[in-house]
Amino acid sequence: MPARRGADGPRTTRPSHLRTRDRCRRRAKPMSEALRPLAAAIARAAGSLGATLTEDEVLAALGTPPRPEMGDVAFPTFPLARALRNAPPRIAADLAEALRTELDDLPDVSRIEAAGPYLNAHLDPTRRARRVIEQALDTGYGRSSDGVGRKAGIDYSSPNIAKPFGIGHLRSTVIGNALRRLHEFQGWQVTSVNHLGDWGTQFGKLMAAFERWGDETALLDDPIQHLYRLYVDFHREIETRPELEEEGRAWFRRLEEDDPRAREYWERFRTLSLREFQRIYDRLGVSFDHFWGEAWYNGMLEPLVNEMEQDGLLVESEGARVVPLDDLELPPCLIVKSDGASLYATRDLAAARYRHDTLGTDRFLYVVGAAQSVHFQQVFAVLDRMGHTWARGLAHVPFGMILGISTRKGTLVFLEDVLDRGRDLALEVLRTRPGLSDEERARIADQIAVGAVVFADLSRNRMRDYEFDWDRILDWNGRTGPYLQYTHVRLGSLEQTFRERFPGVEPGLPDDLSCLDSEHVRAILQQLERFPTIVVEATRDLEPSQVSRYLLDLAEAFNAWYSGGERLLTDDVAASAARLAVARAVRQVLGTGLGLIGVPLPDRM
RNA sequence: GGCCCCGUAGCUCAGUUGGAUAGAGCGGCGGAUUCCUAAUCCGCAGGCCACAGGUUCGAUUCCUGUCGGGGUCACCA
Repeated sequence: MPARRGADGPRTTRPSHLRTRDRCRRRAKPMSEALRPLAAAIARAAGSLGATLTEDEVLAALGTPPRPEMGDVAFPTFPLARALRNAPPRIAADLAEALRTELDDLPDVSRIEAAGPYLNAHLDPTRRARRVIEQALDTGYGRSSDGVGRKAGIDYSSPNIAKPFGIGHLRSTVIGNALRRLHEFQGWQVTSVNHLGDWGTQFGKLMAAFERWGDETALLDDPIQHLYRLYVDFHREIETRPELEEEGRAWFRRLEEDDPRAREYWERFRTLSLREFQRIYDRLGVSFDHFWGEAWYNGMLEPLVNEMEQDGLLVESEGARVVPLDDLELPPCLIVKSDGASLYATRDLAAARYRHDTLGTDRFLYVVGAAQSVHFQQVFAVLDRMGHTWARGLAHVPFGMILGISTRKGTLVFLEDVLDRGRDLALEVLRTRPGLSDEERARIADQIAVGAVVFADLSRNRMRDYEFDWDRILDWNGRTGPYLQYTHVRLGSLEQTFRERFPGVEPGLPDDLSCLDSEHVRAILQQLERFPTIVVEATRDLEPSQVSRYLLDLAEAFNAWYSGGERLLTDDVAASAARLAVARAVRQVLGTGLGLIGVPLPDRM
């Protein structure tokens, strides 16, 4: 029933050779490049012991010790044991010895020591602080040029015309939006496409229903509500009056034959629905380059089928025309129904080709529920069979479903209701904040609601199913969107306080950073260093939740310092400036990261 | 039945190409606010990582099987 890319549904995965991961996987990014000199030194030391290790191999093997007092970087020696015919602890000790003379050439490293089978390096706190903060303060921190010169397309959201924008449509919308921003951040030129469910027999039913019971004023007052009600009522009536079924089919036939009256209905329903969707998209901060719905491809279906026919791809089966895919252990892909009509897959084939031809994309992502995995396996396989080598650049990005929002059980939840409730809850809290105008309050409350809802969805692995829960999705305590927004706001007011306290002093990095040699700051710097790697991995795995979780880790590291530790701003200008620099770096990364996953940034809370 | 996803603390989830004592939030209990926003922070309790084998110096992680939950398997989208 979910027209094109409905929200509910199951999940599957295609054969391994077509898997998303394989298609889009890029070389795993090692840890921070700043550690390269250290890695090189370790590689040399290993070489002097008789093992051959490249710089990159070492860099990739580097990890973090479980406890901070053990050091900042760890290198496990287990893999060397066989080649060196020696026990790992022995090797670690030998490496530490061999590196003793190299320490002078590694200004960032203050100490290297063996700890059992591990070789642990301690980084010089203030040098590291300066390096990390300088990098992180740059607005482009975390950017990469991986996608420069490449084009990507993303198909996401794709709701059904004349049906409410349910909470179920949230997933595709926010995941797709985050993937879009992640790709753009990596230099890709991205085109977003909203594959609206704007065609099919359900429109015939809708028209038949409107002819019978439609109400102009109700339609204009609340279009989707009215149309949805008609649709539901129509289905209920069909139970007792089966002839309505045929009436709906007749109307759809008229639509396909370009009957003016049917056409007019379609245009109206579509326009009105789109207007409502746009309101939600605006609220979410989501946009699309193209609203190419299913109907967009109508004219391309017949030529496509003819071509497939000529190429001998189609086989007759039970009156239908199909592409057999037995060799891939997939069910045959239906192209033409026995009554001559096209299907969902037909439209997707045409769409894929059209998009590739007009956009020239190197990669195209379909952010659609996991229930449609088989469908996409089929479509991709057929395109491949048609000789379209570019089909290798297509990937389905599946996600789990939201449970407990069945239409049948009457538990359908409208996204707008969720956002409204979130806004009202936020308003309650904001009431206690002084110095805010009503407009500011309203806008901020909405940003908080959006932040809560978006983040709640993006905070878990996308494949996971989850139960819809009002309290959980709008929660602002703990690891939530509002928590991050709040942290970001406080970081901002910290800078403001600094400027008020030290008028005329530009916040910058003072020469003396010794006040940053603390456990709390060390933890923050470690988080800041992770950001570029996180961005690359989240893009590689098409998993925005990695960014979400990272931002929480970063915010928690900062809050532990801010709330539990020393006072950041004191009478000491230099020390205050040094600590503010850390805060500004965190704010910069937090802001960038929240932008990537589509969480709005209130300027006050 | 075939195939796919999932199974980690009471609940919701992390767990870095396999690595040191498996982590966090919520909930529970106990603390912190004359001071930079308490939508915050600190502490305590809570685990046969579903089960059984296998590979490995080492497995929550990889392989096989079993059990449990969800999904999917041609004329809907």
